[in-house]
Amino acid sequence: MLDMRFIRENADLVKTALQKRNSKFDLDSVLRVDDDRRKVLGEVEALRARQNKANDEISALLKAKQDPKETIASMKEISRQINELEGQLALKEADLNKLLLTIPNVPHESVPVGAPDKAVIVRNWGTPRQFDFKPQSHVELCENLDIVDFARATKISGSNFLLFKGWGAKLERALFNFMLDLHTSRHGYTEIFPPYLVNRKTMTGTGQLPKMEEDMYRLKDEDMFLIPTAEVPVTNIYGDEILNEDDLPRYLTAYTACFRREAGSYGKDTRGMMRVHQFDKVEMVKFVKPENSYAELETLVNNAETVLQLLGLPYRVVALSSQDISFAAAKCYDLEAWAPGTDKWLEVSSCSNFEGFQARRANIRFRRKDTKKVEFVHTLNGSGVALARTVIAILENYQQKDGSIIIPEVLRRYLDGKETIS
RNA sequence: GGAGAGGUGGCAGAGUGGUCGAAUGCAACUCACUGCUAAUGAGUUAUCUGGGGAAACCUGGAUCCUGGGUUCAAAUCCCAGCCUCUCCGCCA
Repeated sequence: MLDMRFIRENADLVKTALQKRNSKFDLDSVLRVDDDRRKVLGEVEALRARQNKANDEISALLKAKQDPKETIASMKEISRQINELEGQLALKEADLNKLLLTIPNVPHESVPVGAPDKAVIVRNWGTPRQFDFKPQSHVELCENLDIVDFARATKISGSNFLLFKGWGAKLERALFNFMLDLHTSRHGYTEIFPPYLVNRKTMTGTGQLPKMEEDMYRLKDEDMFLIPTAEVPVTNIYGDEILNEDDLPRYLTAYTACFRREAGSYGKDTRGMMRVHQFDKVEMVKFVKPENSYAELETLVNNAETVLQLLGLPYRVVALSSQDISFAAAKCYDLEAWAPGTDKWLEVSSCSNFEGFQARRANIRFRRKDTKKVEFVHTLNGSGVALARTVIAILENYQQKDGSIIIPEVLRRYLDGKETIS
């Protein structure tokens, strides 16, 4: 969320940001509620000051063995007023907070302004392979190789679930092991294995709530949610904490399953494994000092790119436009891997800088060494990378004419040295 | 799931209605003393928020798990929730 004071002092800037996002959010209503709130707060505080003073007087009288009856009587009315005003104040604060939680982040000045088609392709890596046969889609490949059982996944869970089988299951496991090993041994990340169920506060901290409640799986008997990404538990690890300046930057990586209802996306990517309710992902999360966060975003993207490069998958890096970046993000790059069988670029990673937006919600701060002042950290995260779609890219890129798959070299040591799946 | 105990500052721990943002100890920092270290002495050290000031700083309000309640007044009393610990039950 944005700082109310910042909004108050930079109302025009925030309004421009909302326009860039094509948001219809009415900022003036926030400013009004804030004004009201501050007025009442001032009154409450003045009355409280009187009350505190009277308390001292009563204490002094008692100590002097005098009767404080009169002072007590005179404070009854003040007390009643305080009570009433505090009730009003609580309502206004609740209103304001509710509104603040629904204001999206301000896009960074480098973000292309406009609709999703204003996204900028920053760079390409690799050359799409030329086939001397018609490449199959991953769905055909999976069925023929018997490595994903779509029908039985639907039987036991429902549509858009996956059941990996045999070498398919092993490939999945090989991939996230490879990615975790890469990030921990070469990129300086510490591995985390977090809970998959989190509470409401945690979901609010990273910005999924209150806006996205419909998109998440929620328990019936407890106010808990299945995580849609490891970003949620991992970013909140330092919630309500003050870190030392020396603790920064801090890099964490985690493999988790990710759960998404994908409500409202019926009809989109229904076939195969493009859009499923449960998928595996290795996530990278960074906690950094504000002055470094944009440089850190670039290395974060590079870390994700390394995964695709080592897998030998052609991809492109896309800087998303102001209407396409997520609610909490100030800037976001997507990595899209080429899938020749499906004939599409697939989003396999999303790397974002949230600046202080999540840190303010989750209350993640650090103390400057020289000034001893406490500040919000900047948080970033990026997929490194999302699995189901990466599996699609691997299968479709590495397929042979006979329908077998050559296993990328970096994965072979995780697959008993196997070279092909056939 | 049942029974009991408890949640106070960076940590430990006192405080059962008013002089308590909170004793004391530890840790950290500053200064003094001292070849160095250690020891000793003096001092400083929570967070949020409003106002004044160029700034050091001065000043109002809030915060003793969270939310309600009682009261002129709550860390302290009452209720609910969350969490932790001990014992019992269940369990991979």
